[in-house]
Amino acid sequence: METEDLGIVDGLVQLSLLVQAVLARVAAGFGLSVLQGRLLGVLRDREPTMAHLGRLLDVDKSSTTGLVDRAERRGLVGRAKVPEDGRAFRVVLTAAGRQLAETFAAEVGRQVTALTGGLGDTDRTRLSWLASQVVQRDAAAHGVDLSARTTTKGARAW
Amino acid sequence: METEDLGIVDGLVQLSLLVQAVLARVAAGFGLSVLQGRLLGVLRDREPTMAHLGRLLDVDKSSTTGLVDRAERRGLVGRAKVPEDGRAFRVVLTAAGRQLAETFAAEVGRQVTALTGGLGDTDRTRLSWLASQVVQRDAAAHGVDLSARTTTKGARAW
DNA sequence: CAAGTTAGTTGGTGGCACGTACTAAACATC
DNA sequence: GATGTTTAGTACGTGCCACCAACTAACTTG
Repeated sequence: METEDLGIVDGLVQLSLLVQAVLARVAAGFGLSVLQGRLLGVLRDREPTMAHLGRLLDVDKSSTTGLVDRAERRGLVGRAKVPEDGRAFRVVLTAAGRQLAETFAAEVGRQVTALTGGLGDTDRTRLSWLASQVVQRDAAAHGVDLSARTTTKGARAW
Repeated sequence: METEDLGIVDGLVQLSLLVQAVLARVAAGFGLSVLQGRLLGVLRDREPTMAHLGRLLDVDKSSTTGLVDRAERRGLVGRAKVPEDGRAFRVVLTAAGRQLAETFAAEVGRQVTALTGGLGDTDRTRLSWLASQVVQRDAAAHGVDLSARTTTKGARAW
């Protein structure tokens, strides 16, 4: 296959569009939006408050309300009172939500992996490492709290 | 810096989110949405019909109408009659649209490049090549028409 | 010419971003 | 312990976008 190097900018932009398109397609298959899918993904190993959730997904406070509202209406998540603070909630997966979250994540895994199907193992490993490198350097530079996970290993920051 | 390999799935997903966040931030700085930014990017070297534009951006027919409507209202694009077909239009950049398109693209270039600022030249080159590889293999597999560009080199498929 | 296809628009519903304004709980300080 | 400030979350409005179904007009084909 004759390939052209798109350059770092177009290469990354187009790759991101490709991945997002996969996410959108898979999510739509489950009747979800991309953001709702990310919500489920994030909640697999966390029970954040609304504010913390907003930071994790990088969405506005008021958007978080709407997002959780819609997910709650579908029976995927619930709002749990937190005893130490009468204002705050913890957003938690329901049983149905957890089920859907795992199924969805598995399918995303399959399809994203399939994207790299044309690469050899060495190249795929390299790509994985490079992507991780970029993501984590940015996180370190612009400060992301990876804290407040209930599990300490296998960070799924989605 | 101690980094963890996120794996190919989380690595690619998070990288795509990072790139999209940059696009959104830059676009917002110009009062644009991501899609409007992509519209301008695509139109830099093409004058597609509505249907072709929809394929390029991977959006619905009806969404294309709205997108072009809003851009036209802002004076960024125009609809030009095509003599061979009384139904079709070509979507073309106005002077203001072209100006904004170039400025926007330059800023995206800067900021996306900055994302890879922590990588050495070798790694950045590798990442660029790998991303191109994935994108083009997918395009070949799922069929994208790279035709109908007015320029034959330097494909900017955005 | 009649029938079918293609280009594009319209309208409705749901989802999301963003900003402003708002309530209520927590905190801080004297 | 009443006061003022900060913080958590909601409500509301506008604009943008996805998706679908229905529609008009123009092109194509038998």
